[in-house]
Amino acid sequence: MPISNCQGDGWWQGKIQECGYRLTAGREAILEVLSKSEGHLSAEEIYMKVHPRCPSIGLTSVYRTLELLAGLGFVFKFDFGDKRARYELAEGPKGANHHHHLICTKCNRVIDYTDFIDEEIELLNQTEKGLSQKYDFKITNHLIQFYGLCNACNEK
Amino acid sequence: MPISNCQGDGWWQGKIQECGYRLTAGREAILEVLSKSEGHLSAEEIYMKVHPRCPSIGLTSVYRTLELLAGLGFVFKFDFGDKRARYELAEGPKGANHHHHLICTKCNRVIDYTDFIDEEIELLNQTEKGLSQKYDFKITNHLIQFYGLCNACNEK
DNA sequence: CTCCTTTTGGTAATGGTTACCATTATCAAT
DNA sequence: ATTGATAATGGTAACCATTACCAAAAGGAG
Repeated sequence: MPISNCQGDGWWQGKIQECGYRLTAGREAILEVLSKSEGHLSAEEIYMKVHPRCPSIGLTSVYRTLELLAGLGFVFKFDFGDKRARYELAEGPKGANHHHHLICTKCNRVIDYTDFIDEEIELLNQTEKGLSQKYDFKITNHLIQFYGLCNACNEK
Repeated sequence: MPISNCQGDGWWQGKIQECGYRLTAGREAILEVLSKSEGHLSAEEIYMKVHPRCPSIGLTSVYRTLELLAGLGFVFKFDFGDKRARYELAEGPKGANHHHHLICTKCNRVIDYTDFIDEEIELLNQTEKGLSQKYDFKITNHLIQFYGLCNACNEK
């Protein structure tokens, strides 16, 4: 029973417009690319993928849109140690997709994992609560990453 | 009973040389600056602080040394969202000083905290063990950061 | 249609970091 | 000491992802 995604493709339309921004062709194309690609895309990779659908778009607009979406919390911006920023959609319409990263410091390979996520989130929530109070700091986000050597790099 | 630190200032000498590297004046000066400054220094800030003691040193050598030290695990390299990398000594001779960061996304202020560190480390160790096995990944390091608004920025 | 604001694309600039290379320092063996 | 091989250094130029800038285009309100 393949659940068609036809009408759901634009779940972000409302979100964007609620915030007082316009849902332009470029922005929609970028969101679509993000939602259909497995994460970790750089700005230029996104630009390349968006271009066929939206040939008039410029790299500048890609950066601008990504910054906008990151500011709204729709997109996370990561630094995996190669020089370019990496972007991924925060989560799908169901709120799923939450994961953390294993990063190889030799080859920059990135592995997503969802194991242990529940325990991590549980602890993080407690920690956030405590830190918020003690330091009068409004926490909106967190970052957890593990660094090391992937199996390929470790064998050398 | 002030414990003199005179002989301890060079606790890293052995470490560096054990790894087959020379303890040059520049490297020592950089390590000294790092150990005497409260963390979060950029390469250029380190360069400025090292310069009086070691006027001949070049910015290139600062970058080179920091990369070397980071590779050896003596120094952590962070990205706090301003464009420059930030460096801090991994830990003092006692192994103390371990902390995580609260980062304000408006003004880039960074707060170190050590609260909850024990629980975090406990969980992280478990997680690391599990992930190492499942993904055949040799974990050497981790990064935890919380993002949000500091009290000053939150009031606006 | 007209006014005003938002959004856009192209180009030039920015700036932290790195590549490069000739020079110098260091250590071991003679 | 002298040599020779290797490690380390400093200055400069290049790199390159990202941003600033600006004039043009698109969209909505009246």
